[in-house]
Amino acid sequence: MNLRELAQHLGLSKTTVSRALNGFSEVNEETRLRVVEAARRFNYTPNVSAKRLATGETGAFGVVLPGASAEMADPVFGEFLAGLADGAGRCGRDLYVNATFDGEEAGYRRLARAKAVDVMILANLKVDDLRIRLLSHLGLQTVTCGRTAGSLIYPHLDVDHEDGVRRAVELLAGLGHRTIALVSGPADLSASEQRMVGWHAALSHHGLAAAAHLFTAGPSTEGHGYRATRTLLGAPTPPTAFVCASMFLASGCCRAIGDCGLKIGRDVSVIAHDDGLATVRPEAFEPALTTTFSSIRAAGVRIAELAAQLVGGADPADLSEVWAVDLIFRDSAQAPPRR
Amino acid sequence: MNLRELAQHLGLSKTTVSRALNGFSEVNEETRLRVVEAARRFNYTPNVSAKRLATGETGAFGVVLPGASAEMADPVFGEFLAGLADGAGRCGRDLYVNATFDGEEAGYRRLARAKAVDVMILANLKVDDLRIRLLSHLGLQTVTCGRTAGSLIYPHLDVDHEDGVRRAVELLAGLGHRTIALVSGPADLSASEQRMVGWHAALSHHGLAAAAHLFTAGPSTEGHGYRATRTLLGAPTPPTAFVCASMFLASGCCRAIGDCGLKIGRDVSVIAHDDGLATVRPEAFEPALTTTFSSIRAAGVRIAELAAQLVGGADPADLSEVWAVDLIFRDSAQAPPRR
DNA sequence: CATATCTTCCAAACCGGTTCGGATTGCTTT
DNA sequence: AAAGCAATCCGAACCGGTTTGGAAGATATG
Repeated sequence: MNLRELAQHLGLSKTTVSRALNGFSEVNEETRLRVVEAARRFNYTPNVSAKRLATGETGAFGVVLPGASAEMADPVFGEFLAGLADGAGRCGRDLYVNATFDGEEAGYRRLARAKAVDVMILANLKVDDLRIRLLSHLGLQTVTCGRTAGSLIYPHLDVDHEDGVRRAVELLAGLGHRTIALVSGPADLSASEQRMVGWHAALSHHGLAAAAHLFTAGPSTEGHGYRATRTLLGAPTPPTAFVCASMFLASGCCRAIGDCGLKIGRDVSVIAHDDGLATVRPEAFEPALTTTFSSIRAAGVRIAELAAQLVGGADPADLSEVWAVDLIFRDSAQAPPRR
Repeated sequence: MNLRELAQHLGLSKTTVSRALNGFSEVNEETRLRVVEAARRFNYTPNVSAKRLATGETGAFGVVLPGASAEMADPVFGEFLAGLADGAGRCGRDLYVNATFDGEEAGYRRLARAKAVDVMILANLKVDDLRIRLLSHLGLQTVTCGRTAGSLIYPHLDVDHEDGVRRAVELLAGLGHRTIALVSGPADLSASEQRMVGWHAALSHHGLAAAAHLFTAGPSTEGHGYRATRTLLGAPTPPTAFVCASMFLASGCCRAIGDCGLKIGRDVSVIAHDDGLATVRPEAFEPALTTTFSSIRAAGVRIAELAAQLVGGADPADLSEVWAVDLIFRDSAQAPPRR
């Protein structure tokens, strides 16, 4: 059932039917109801390809997966993508996922030339992310998850990782900890840099040293969290508290602490950032983990909404948000042992 | 730059240019080279929307994410999706990801009516999966990752989980284990059923009992692996060997074994199924895990290829594959302790 | 009553490709 | 020389929507 057939059935023109369905004002209310009713009855859905060609809008948001990278194996990214798809669905859009064997840049160029998407979504922003410049050069509208220091203005949603770590460190310092380590994710990520800034700021605010050996960066995995923590605990002056950038790092961190014969809470404190994944819940830890929390899925949903507004002609300068994190007290952060 | 402009530049008709670029025989070789060269020089890429409208093919494969589910938080699914997108890219297709707040079925119906995709991809097949019937009823071509017992013929790629578990159990039985537990994923999954069949078959082949309390099913997470293993080890006759359906279950299983004061390999043996995720590698375990291996990413790539062949008119009956798993010996499976 | 305005609808053009049905040219056949 | 044929190319129709620029009739205004 296409538009022409539907119009014939109704004894109307394609024009009127199209306008009735798209909510234009210049069609009689009675007629509109007839049209809408008939569309429902005949199970009519506009052909997306035709709609796209006619409007120039594709109705899709694009995501490029870097081919070789293990990004998709990162459940946080997966959850973000789910949120994105969810939010896109609510706005009547879809997600166009393009994984390129020939490099991420080629993927963007191809999507741009083929006019395959309305907006590109960028996640896991690097400290100085070249992709932003590339996309703006290609004339592709972009919304990012995360932000960089650069001068370009682009719609983005970011979680305030700097403040999250700052508050975590201040909580620990307030409890009496003097040696506080930061177990962070990949060093080239903008979020990691933000965390380091927050860590430095909170430490210096309390007159504590931000010794270089107390900061580690690496993949956001259980394995790296374990190794980093083992190394840190083996140092001459081991930290009494750990701030972990993700629940996976925290898993490894906790395992390492246990393997060293220490007890979390009593001997060593841990605060982790929780992205709200259903599979790794802070309450399931023993003891339950104190966390900074921000739902990455909700961020994905919201970014899709921002992208839809961008397509709708909203001013890009108005489409940025920075979300505060929640600091949730549980049992893994306690006063350090007397010595 | 569109087709008309390109044709004008070349002094040719749209028809000829289109045919030259699409490799039709009725265009002079010399002309074709001129056209291809010009297309490259002017950076011409056909508008996907127009192409789709004209051909009726959408150039995209569809994936529907069940809205409420935590499927995307499952890194295995994420890696599968990455493989899918990768394979689709190689075939010049893209992935259309639709997450629906109003239920998975509504998502399929919408994509079908809007003719938004050429082929639907289904993963995580249930034992009796209603989606297959729905899609065939909607007239949507489908390729699945996994297979069910039903009578419908549909192109699929499946990993031979039954044989994987059978060989794992036979290895353990051959080493002398008499009590072998199966720590499996969600019970409603077809793969889980296959595993149970393999477990039963191998046990009975060795004259061993497949006691009901030695089989557990649940979410494929570290947490569930831990809890299940704790329960199993607390039983009157605890197993001396565990077969885990995923690396995450195995992580929890190993942690539980350690927490019970047992040593993997010496006291208890473990074999896990490894989907080849970069973040949880069997070599990183202590001791290194013996595994059955099959790359889920490669499966995704291949499924995209099968989907492309299906669009190309291949006979659905010829498009099914079952992949054997590799059994890789490491250190976590040893003879049981003397008693 | 003539004119202006509003409401409601439509025919036709357009988006950018693909493809059907010739048309033209040059080369073999008979 | 006429007919047959292959190689090349083109005009126009088509895919299924949206949108422009009226047109017809009803209502308001002077």
